[in-house]
Amino acid sequence: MGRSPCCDENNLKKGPWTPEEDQKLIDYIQNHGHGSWRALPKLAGLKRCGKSCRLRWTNYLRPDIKRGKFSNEEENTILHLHSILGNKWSAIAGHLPGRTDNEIKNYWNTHLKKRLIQMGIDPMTHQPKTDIFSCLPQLLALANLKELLEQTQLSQNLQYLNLLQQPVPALFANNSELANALNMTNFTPTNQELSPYYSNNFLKELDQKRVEMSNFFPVENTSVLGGSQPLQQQVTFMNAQTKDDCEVSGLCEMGLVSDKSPSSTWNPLPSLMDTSGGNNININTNSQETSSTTSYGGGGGGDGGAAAYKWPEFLFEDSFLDENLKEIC
DNA sequence: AATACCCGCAACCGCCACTCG
DNA sequence: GCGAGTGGCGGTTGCGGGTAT
Repeated sequence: MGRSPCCDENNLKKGPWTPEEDQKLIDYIQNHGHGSWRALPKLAGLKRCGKSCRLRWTNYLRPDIKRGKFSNEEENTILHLHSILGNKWSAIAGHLPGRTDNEIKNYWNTHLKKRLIQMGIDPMTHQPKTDIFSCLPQLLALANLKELLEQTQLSQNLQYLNLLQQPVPALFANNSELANALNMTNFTPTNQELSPYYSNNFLKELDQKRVEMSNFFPVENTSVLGGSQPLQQQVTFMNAQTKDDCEVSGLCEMGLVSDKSPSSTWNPLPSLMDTSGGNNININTNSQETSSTTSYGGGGGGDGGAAAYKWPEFLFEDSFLDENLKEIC
């Protein structure tokens, strides 16, 4: 409407009310009622705007105003009504006799809102928050847990990292089937030169992801070859059944395979994700197995029946997976 | 003891809805 | 139907007291 604020008029006082002003306002309203708020200040001898008088009366001077701390019942009422009405302070105040909308609003902003946030509840929706900041304490706890696991498994991880740092061609040395599955057009089993393999974009990215992955996860838990089967099953796929067979990859040095252990008895490494269903997080360390296990996604464990387990999409871009792994996964 | 910082609350501001001429 | 006047509401500000450094 373009109306100027009533307090813009000259000689009108702003700021805190003095006891004398309060008394003038009380006396006038008790004798005459407030009538027109706009006309009241002049009639009451106050140099205030009508709006200021109304606010002072309704929020502070009104005789039925209740002072003091909010009771538990009042708090619960506010919380309940706010979950229904939102920031409709006057409507909420209508259910709390003696409390003003301004007082309830202030109490909400200074106490209840903060308390809900600390409890991880969104003060606007009254639902548990799901954004990353509200989950920060849990994330920090998980980070600490990860650090603990890494410390306890450090030696094993370092051993496995040695494997991961072997040249990719060495891992694929006698495995033309896997190479074909990985769509390596230039794969030549007898060729020990690096260049033909690394000329393939997939292997380049594979190597890069392998390094990235080793920074984030206990390395023995990851299947860097990108197939649907855990790494040890893929190593089995290379026919590395004896110590001699696996020397090329360093598996025996790591203690991941014994001299006599046939491929079928290798304990498969746990996969990262169980795509067969379930969404619980299960962290399992089993000293009976060749390596400790950390599995995200329930079930699985380390029993070798890992066909339903996949992890690559956890680390690779979708487009990359679509391009290179659709035949495998 | 002095200063900085934090917090609670009273008061202000701007907008909106309603009433009335 | 329109516009001015008014009351009411919600968001924001800033002061003053309390607390920490």
